[in-house]
Amino acid sequence: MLLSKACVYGLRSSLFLASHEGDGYISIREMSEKLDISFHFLTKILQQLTSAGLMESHKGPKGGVRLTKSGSEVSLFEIVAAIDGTELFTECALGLPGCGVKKPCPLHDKWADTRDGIRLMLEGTNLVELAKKGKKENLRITEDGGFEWI
Amino acid sequence: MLLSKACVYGLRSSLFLASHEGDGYISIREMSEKLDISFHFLTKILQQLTSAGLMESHKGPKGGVRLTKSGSEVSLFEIVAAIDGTELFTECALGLPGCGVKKPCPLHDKWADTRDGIRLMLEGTNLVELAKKGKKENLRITEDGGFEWI
DNA sequence: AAGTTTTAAGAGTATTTTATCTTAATTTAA
DNA sequence: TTAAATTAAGATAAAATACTCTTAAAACTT
Repeated sequence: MLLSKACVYGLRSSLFLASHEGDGYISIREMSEKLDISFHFLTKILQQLTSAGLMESHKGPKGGVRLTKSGSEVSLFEIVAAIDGTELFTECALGLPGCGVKKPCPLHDKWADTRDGIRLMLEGTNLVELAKKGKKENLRITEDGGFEWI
Repeated sequence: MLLSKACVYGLRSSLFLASHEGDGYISIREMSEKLDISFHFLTKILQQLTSAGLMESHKGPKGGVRLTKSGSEVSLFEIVAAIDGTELFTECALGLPGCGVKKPCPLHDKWADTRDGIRLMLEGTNLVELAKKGKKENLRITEDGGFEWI
């Protein structure tokens, strides 16, 4: 799998938040139910995004989480980097530590290009863009399609 | 990680075999030592490649494994598909089962392109090509660089 | 101030991946 | 025909990932 489950859940909930921009804090419980993600697991994932500075949280009634900046300024890359780290974008396809221009493996050049393709796609896509597309075309971000864009 | 450890080891040993084309069966013990991979683990990985038809094995003294066809006809994609499966090349970036043209997620189009980039790179690269490059430019396929192309 | 709602944090469990160990089966060679 | 070399296969162990549960801390409401 390219991205960990935690990362995928992080992306889905980030899209959720981007589609609720201006609605203040959204409770994790609500998101976990609408996105069909284990509440406690999602809590931990969002804690990572919060400590990475991408979200801010608030305790108590009317608490929850929200994006710290506009979703149009948050790229998918930022979410992925905060949860799965950037190893995917620097690592060697053959798993050799320190593989790079100076000390490459036979696959380095080709893989570096491919890897950059993934990175550029993620960097060039922001949350609001996807949320708008999802809403406009009524696309799903949950398995059962139970999620409704608002 | 893009590829599992097993897959990476499978690729490294496939490159080894491609650089030994025509030398008959190569013992797994020898490969495990030269590539610094756990012998038993490598054995299981090569069993997968054997049952996938990419390699053939022979027991007893002078036994080992060898490629069933010329390494120039074996793409990296075939090795990856035999060990990690093709899920990576069909799966949804948001982890939604059945995501595709008919029932896409908001990221589907962009990810499908990126995914194809990975696939094309792997399909367009064969074992001998890499082994030759590795030998010519003296590139490493082990962590410590202890491996020597012959 | 008390009770309720909510996130935070840590411990615990389950599953998958990675790796090891042991025994069996096969093949060669003396 | 016996011994040694080698892959095959199954059981076990360790580590990483994916979740779950419990308790604590904070903030709002009355």
